[in-house]
Amino acid sequence: MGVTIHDVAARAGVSVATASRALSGQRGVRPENRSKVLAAADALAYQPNAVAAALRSRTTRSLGVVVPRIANPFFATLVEEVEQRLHAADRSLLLANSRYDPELERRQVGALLDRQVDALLMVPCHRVRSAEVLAEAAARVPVVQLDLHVDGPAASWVGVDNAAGISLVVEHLAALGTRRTAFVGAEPTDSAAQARLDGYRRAAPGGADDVLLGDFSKEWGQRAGTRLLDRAELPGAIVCGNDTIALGVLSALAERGVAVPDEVRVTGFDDIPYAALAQPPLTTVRQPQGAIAAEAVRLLTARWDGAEPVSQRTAIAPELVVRASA
Amino acid sequence: MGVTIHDVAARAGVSVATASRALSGQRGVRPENRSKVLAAADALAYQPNAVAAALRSRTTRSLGVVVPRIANPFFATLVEEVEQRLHAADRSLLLANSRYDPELERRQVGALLDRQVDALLMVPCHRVRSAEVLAEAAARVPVVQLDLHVDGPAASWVGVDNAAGISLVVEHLAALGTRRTAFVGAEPTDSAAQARLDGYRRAAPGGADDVLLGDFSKEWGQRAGTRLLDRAELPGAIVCGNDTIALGVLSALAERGVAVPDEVRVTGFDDIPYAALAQPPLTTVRQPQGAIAAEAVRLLTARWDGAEPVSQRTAIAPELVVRASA
DNA sequence: TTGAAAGCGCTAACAA
DNA sequence: TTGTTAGCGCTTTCAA
Repeated sequence: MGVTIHDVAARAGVSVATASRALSGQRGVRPENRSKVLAAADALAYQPNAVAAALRSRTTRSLGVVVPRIANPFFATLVEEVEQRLHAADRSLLLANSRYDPELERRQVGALLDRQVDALLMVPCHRVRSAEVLAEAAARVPVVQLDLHVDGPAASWVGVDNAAGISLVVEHLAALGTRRTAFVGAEPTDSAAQARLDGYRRAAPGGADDVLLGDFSKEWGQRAGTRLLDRAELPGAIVCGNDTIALGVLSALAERGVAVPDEVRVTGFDDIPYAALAQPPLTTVRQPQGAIAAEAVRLLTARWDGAEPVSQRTAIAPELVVRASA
Repeated sequence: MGVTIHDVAARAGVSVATASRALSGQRGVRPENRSKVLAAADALAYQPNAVAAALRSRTTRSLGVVVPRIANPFFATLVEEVEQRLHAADRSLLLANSRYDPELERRQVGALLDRQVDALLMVPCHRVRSAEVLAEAAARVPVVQLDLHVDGPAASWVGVDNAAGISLVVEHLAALGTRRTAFVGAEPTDSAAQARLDGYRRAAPGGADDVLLGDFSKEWGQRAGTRLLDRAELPGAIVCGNDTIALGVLSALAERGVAVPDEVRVTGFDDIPYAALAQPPLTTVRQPQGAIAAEAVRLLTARWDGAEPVSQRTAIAPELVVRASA
C-alpha cells in the first residue's frame, strides 16, 4: 500500500510509461528494461491498483453473475465452474442473488453495471419480468443468459435442452413398461419449468393430464407426493421437474412406507450431488454444468476479443443417469 | 456510458462538487439544488461510475470472499447470508474459490487485494498453510475468518463452537442409552475437523478410540461406513464429522440393508438442506449460518466505521436437531 | 523503443 | 452553502 508504478519506474530508472508496458507484458520494451522493471516491482513488493487501471483503460476485468439463489447447489456448481474459468483468465467475479425477485434482480444488475463489470452472466429469475432489465443491461455490456432465459431474443443463452431431457426420462420409463405416469413440476414462471412441462406433455404416453404444478422446492415435492398417495391409485412413475422436488417426493413416500421403485418409480432432473445419495439413489437427468459454463465464458471471451454481438441460443444435450429409483 | 456527473451538474445548473454532494446524500446542499440535481440525474439516466469514485475516495465498497468450494451448500448458504447483508449496505461481493489449495488461495487473495476490496471474509482452507497469506492480507485490510480459522491469532474469527456441538451429540446418544460409539471424521487439516475430533475425544464415553479419519466427503463416508460394517460388531452409533460424511455412511448402510436407527444410530453436523431429506432424516447439529454471517459483517462494518482492529474469536452456540436417524 | 503529458470520472480540500 | 481545483494511479496517445 503506497508503492505505485512511479516508485517502480524510478527504481528501475525508466519512465512510468515503460514501467506500465513492461508490467502489462506489452511488446515493444527492451528486454533489459523489462527485467529491470520486473526486478524493481519485485523488490518493492509492488501491488498494482486494479481500480486505477480500470478507470483509465475502461475495462475492469470483472464480470457480474446474477443467480436466483447461490445456496441452490445447481447454481453454486455453475458459478464454481464459471469462477474457475474466469480466474484462469485473470478476471474476477462479482456475485449477486436475485432471490427470485425481479425487482431485486433489477437493483442487483444496476449495482453491477455501476461497478463497470465487463459483462454479465445472468440466470433471469422470471420469463417475462426479467426481460426489461436484461435488455437494458445488454445495451451496455455483453450479456449471456445461463440455464434460464427470458421470452424473446434479448440476449444469448446457454443451457440444457430441457425438453430432450424429459424425453429421455419418459422413454426410459416406457422401456421399463411403466403404464401411467404423473408429473410433479413447477409453475412455468421460468423457462426451464416451461420447457420441462412442455417436454413432458409432448413426450408422455396417453393423456399426460396427470400434472401437478408448484415450485422447485422439496416442500412442494413432499406435498405433491402426499397428494398423489391420497388418491385411489398410485401412478407407475412420478416424473419430477427437478431433483429437489424428487427428494421431497421420496421422503413423502418413505414416510408412508411406499417402496421405490417397486410400487412407484421416481425420477428427478439436474443430478445435484445429493441425488446419488438419496435412498434409493435417484434416476435423473444430468446437466453438463461444466460445458454450460465453458460455453458461456467462451461466448463472452469472444465478445471481449471483438466478436460481433450475435444473440444465439445454445442448448446442450443432457444425459440420463439411471440409478435405483427408476 | 457517456453521461457523467459533469452533464448532470450542467443540466442542474450547479457545479460538479454540488452535484456530487447531492448524489451521495451529503448534507450541506440546499434542498432546492438537491432536487434539481436528482431530477437532472434522473432525466439523463445518469449511472455513476463506481470505479472513478473508488479511485478517488480510496474505498471500493466491495468485499472479497474466499471459500474452499462454493458448490458446498454449507459455504453457499454462508455466502448467501453475507451477500444479502452486504447488498443491504450497498456493497458488492467478489467471490473466489480456493479449492482447498493454499497456493490458489494465495493467488485469489492477491487478486482481491489488487482490486482494492475494503475487506476480506475468508474460510482459510488450511490450519497452518493459510496463516501466512491471512496475516499478509490482514496487514492491508480488515479480515475476518469464517467457519474455519488458522492456528494463531492472525485475524478475527466467527464460527460455531464445534466441540460444544459434538458434545450435544454425544450427550444425546448417551441419554438414548447408546453404549459404544464410533467417530467418522476428517483429518484435522482445518480447524473444524480438529475441534470436532477433540470434542469427540473429550466427550465420548469410555476409550473413544474408535476413530476413523478421512475427509469431509460422501465418498469417505461410504468407505468408512463399509469398513465399520466389515467388523465383527457394529457400534451403537456412528458420530460423523459432518452431514456429507453422514449421508455417505447412510448410503453404505442402506446398501447392506442395515436399519437406522434400529441397528445403528447415525449423526451428522451442519444441518445442510439435504440432512432433513435423508432416509431416515438425519439427526445433526445446526450451524447458525445467519448468525455467523451477521456477526462477521457486523465486525467488518464496525471496522469501516472506525473501530479498533481487535482480533477476537466468536464461537456461536450450535443447536442439536433431533430427527429419526438417532 | 522510450518519455512527456493528458486524462479516465469522480471526490475532497480549500477558498469564497 | 457553493465552486474551483487538484489529484486518486494508471494507461495511452503522441512525438521524439
